[in-house]
Amino acid sequence: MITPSPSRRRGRPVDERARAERRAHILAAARRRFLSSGFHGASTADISREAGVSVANLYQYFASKEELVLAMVEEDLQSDLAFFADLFRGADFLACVEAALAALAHAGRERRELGLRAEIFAEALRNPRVHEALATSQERLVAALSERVSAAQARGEIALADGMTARDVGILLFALADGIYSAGGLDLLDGARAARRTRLLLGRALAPGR
Amino acid sequence: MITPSPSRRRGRPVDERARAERRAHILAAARRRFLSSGFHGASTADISREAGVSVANLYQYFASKEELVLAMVEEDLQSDLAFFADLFRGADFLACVEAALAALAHAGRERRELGLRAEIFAEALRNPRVHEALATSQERLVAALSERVSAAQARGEIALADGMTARDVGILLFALADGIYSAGGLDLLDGARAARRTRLLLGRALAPGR
DNA sequence: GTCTATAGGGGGATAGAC
DNA sequence: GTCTATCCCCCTATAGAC
Repeated sequence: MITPSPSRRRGRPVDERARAERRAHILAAARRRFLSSGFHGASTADISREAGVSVANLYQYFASKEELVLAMVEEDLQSDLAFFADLFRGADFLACVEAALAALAHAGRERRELGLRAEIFAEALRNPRVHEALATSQERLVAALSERVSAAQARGEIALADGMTARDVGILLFALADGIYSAGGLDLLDGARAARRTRLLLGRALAPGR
Repeated sequence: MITPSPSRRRGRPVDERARAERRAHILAAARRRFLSSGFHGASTADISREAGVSVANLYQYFASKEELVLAMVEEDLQSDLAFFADLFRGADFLACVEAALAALAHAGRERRELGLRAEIFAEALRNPRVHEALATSQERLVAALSERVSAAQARGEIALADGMTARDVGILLFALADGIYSAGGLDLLDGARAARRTRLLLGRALAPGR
């Protein structure tokens, strides 16, 4: 913040591109370590070892461990938005919902990211900055889902009950996605089956012309 | 396990009742500390201070920190079963669902337990013993919910789509409850409104005679 | 810019006195 | 059964050499 812009600094100019790349490299290493040991279980030494740099160097790119989490929340948001954008490209809204929920349950079962998300969630409840980042992220995801609901409604594909808004359905879909993703991680449910059944239920609830 | 039964031991007999009481006392203290600092943030020193005993004494009642978590999962299961049993006493199934989801969203907003649950969940994904305890717990909750669905179906209050089982609906309700509870903690949704809208949606999906 | 070395502070768990 | 004192480990973050 106080740092002058590169052009006004003396000496060798900073290679902003190299900085961004190394930063991403360290963040990816942190993600891998947090994934297998949890946020509090992975030390800065673990992370820097994984990234192949020194601990002190890590602190040249992230002011604290907290910064790593905040950067990850932002990454997750972009990844989630892409996930939904990809799955909701099809025309059939309910088929898209089914595919999305099945993919989520499957992702939960593989636990590649589930533990990390739980860790971030828990951290959000104690750390105001993480909380704000995560709440903003969730709000944007709900908005994206609501848009898809609106579009399907405009196409006449689904109909909402009196007093239901597209946002209401978006929130419910978000909550359901969250729950199914989590339940998958505990081997509680068969993801494909859960998604198919969800579609049946939602189909009866949202299909128009009845 | 190797300890002989009290009756076969020499000297003053063990006061099993006093032991159980102190154990519960320490567990309650651990819950309070875990609640405000998280599982990894609360030290055994914090917990024993909260309970008013020494650290060494805590270890007379719990072999490790892990044992505290396992005991808490068991307590939570009993509490959750009681929660649903209490809320599903009414005759109107959909009204019961609405009340339960509203209560969950409200509980999530208050964050009295949400962080602890997230912590336990994350721990379950790394610790096999915690994982098994939590999976068993979730299975029992789903079974309890499924029973309520079956009962409502038997009364003719709701009807399932072809191929849907009561258990399918129970799982979906569980996942939805989980998601709504979590979303409440991030101030994402208005719990009462979400519950009412959920009822509208489920009402159209499950109501019979159409 | 990157490193080694270390400060400064907990952490979980236990030995042994009472 | 309960305690005080302590072991030995690891933590985040930084100072200062190169």
